[in-house]
Amino acid sequence: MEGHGSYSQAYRVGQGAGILPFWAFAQSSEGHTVFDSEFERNLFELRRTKLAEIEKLGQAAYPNQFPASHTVPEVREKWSAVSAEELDANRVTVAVAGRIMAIRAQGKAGFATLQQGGQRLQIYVRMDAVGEQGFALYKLLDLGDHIGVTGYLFRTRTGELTVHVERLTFLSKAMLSLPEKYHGLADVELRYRQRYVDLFTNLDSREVFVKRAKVLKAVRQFFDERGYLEVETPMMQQIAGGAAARPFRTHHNALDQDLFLRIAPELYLKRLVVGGLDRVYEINRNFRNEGVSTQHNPEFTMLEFYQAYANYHDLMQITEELMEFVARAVNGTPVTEFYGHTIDLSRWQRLSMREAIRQYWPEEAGPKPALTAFESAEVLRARLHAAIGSLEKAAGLTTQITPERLSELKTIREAVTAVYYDSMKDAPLGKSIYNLFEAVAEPFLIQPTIIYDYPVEVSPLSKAKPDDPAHVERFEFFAGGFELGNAFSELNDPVEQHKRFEQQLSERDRGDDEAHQMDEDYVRALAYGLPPTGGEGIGIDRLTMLLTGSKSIRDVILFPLMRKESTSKDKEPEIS
RNA sequence: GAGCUCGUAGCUCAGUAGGUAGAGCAACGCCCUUUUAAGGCGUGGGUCCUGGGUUCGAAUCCCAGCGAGCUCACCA
Repeated sequence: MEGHGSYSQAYRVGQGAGILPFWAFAQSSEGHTVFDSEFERNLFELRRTKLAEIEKLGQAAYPNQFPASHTVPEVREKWSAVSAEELDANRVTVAVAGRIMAIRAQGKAGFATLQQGGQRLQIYVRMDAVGEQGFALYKLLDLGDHIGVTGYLFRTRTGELTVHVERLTFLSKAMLSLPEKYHGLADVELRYRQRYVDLFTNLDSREVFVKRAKVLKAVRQFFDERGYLEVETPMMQQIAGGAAARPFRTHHNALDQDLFLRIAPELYLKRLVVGGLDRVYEINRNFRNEGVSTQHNPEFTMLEFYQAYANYHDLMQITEELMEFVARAVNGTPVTEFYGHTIDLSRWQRLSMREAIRQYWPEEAGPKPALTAFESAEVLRARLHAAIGSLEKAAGLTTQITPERLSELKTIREAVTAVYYDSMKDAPLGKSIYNLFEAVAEPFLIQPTIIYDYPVEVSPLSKAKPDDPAHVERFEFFAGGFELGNAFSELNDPVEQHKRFEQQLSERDRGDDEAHQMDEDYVRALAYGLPPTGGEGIGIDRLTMLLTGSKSIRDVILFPLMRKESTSKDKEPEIS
């Protein structure tokens, strides 16, 4: 199996490798160890001698299994409502395993709390019940150890459901000390880098990822029930298409060929619709070589789905149904709390992009653009110029404006100014409109909103509106102030598609390195005939953020990308 | 890429007229057979992120670097 390769790799001691063989931990002098301190080194040594003592008691240091009768959550579910009297009358024996998260010894007895599956169960160990050997083992246990216990359920004086242990089985030792038990692991950086610690010390964090799994499951259920086929398309592509973004580059040695990590699966999924897979969806990673922020991780999970014979009106309907369905599956309600906002994913508003600009136009920017302003670059530019002036004037009236609003206005003014200057540099009108929308409206789209009818210039893969060639049948939808997804009636005219790609190439020449590349094979696929098709992409990470009340995308990604951790040893001269 | 803030014991945090560091948890020893942020007595643990500088003296002031968070830019 392929696994062997990575196994030996993980156990090689290499420069800068964070993974070390077990025996390296024992090296107490300098050299490569994961310990920065005497404290951890000493603790590790101490725990090793404890492990040896545990073995002397007849227990395996690293046994291979424990036959539990119940999980901790199962015990809690089954007996949390059962009274002390009933438990005494009908004695229930259970075997459960878990990690010790609290331990309190009291002479010849003691309590400990086992954690498993995100839930906790108290155990009570007394010498006269487990014997001297058993109690000797108990005294060798540390916070973080895994143990299995067999015993009967009872309730303590304070009424807590507890296992009265009759047999104690050692399962695995924590060789390092756990975070502070009351606050847990609070350091954000450590929580991301050492997610394994975060997950068992901060149960809220665990809950986020449980919900994330529910999001994925609900999405699959939704599409499976509607006759979609789940597919997987290439993540290494010769042309990184389907979106506007800078790709990561890589290289295949045997083929001596440069490849891109995909920025979207879109063009492959539509090839599948050409191939007769009328309804397909894919959930997988996209990679974009862009900045990192609370809303952007270089690799992120995207859902894309395509449906033949559907247009963007159908997709709006599906989107609203899907969002409500997923929210209910994850939280039991379409309502989610997101940083002071109550967001109801069963209630959507729909606005055209031009309406949205007018509706969210800040009053400090003067009169909102007339609908006709969106038809002429010159007229729009003049309106922008005036708006910038008004915004500057408003910024001067600091006494009449709250600091928050002032800061918002500053952001808006800077964005509008950027749109204005881009327009001076002959940016296409549609691009200005789109950027203007992002400047004045997007951050304020807290409640679920569909924004439809996008300018053709920013939508190289979408189909034009039959009665309005300047706009395409495309929408994006928003909640919590950020974009969740993007959908459109797919352009299926190969001649038109070829022309759009060429327009993108000229945008590239104008300096836009995120403009789309030419994909001749995709055009050929269209030439075989793509039925009228609607397609949509939804950011799973952002949806999860919304449904878990997480403000940073890193809180919903198990191992977000971090800069390489440098230790003092790394600073010594390197070979390069 | 820019601005702001932060980096002190394994963890959570104190610590400025600049005088070579403290608490709680965790650890170690002893006591305690219904505790639950158990308790009591005692002990150990720190290149104060790194490197320079100012100073008789730097965790503290200055500069540079590294890492992180937030905001912005880019984007989804």
